Amino acid sequence: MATDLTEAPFTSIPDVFDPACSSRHALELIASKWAMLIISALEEGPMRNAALMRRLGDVSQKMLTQTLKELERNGLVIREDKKTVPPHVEYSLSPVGRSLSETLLVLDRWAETHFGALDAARERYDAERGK
Amino acid sequence: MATDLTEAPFTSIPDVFDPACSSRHALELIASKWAMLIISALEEGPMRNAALMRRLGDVSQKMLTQTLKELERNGLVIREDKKTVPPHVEYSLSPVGRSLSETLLVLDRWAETHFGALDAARERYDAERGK
DNA sequence: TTCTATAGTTACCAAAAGGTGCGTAATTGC
DNA sequence: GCAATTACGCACCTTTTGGTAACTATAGAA
Repeated sequence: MATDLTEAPFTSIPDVFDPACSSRHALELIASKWAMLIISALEEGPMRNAALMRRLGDVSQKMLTQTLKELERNGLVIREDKKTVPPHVEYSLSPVGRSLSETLLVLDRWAETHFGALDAARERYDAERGK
Repeated sequence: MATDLTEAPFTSIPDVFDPACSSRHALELIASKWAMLIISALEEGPMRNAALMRRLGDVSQKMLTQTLKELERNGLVIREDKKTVPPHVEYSLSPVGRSLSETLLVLDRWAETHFGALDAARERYDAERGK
């Protein structure tokens, strides 16, 4: 019997360009300002809610909680609730999360290195076309 | 006269965690599903509008144009209009864009490598707590 | 007794991202 | 003359993201 070429092969090579591939969902999860910054921040060590808020500078409580929950759900972040009163909750990177943070730090450094070029290009662009 | 410590120093070290720092804006620009995929795709060589749509799989014409314009505005992508009819427009990476694509490809490979772990963690998480 | 501290949750609202469909220009092939 | 082609722009609508403010629990300090 002939191979059915109309269907995807049983095992296919993961491809972020394939909208149906699960790796695409993984990419979408981290393609977010807050997710990137949180993971980068946690690379410096475990942190509590208030410390993360201070580190990120302008995140709202809501977005922080929301993003942390998604990262925990996907196994990138570990949440440890010490179950005390007042509450004491610590967030840290899982091993998978740590494997990601290395790359994200490279991205951070890219931004810190090249933002000047972007600023200049933007100014030139806006000056030429009608502001 | 004493140094005014209430204001940022004249030249400060760029920091993506500082909401006021321009490098933070640079990070936000690329912290987007479409921006990431477009830059990764263009790493394979210059492409026309239709080719990019095919490569990204499920991007709408509107989002593709919109994102390309922002990337061009910030100097990451070069747009070459051959001014023919029917139109022929080619998009390619600028040198700065190419310096970014290297890191983004590492991110793509991370997603393609670890998506299984994320899937498993998500399933576990959803199984434990109320679905 | 009342106030403070911590890490949330919820409801409500505003803004941004994103999708769909329609219109457009002018040359080439039929 | 007519249709197809290509890379959009624009208007309208829905969905997602994000912000604000009010509320929760309870030990310990004042």
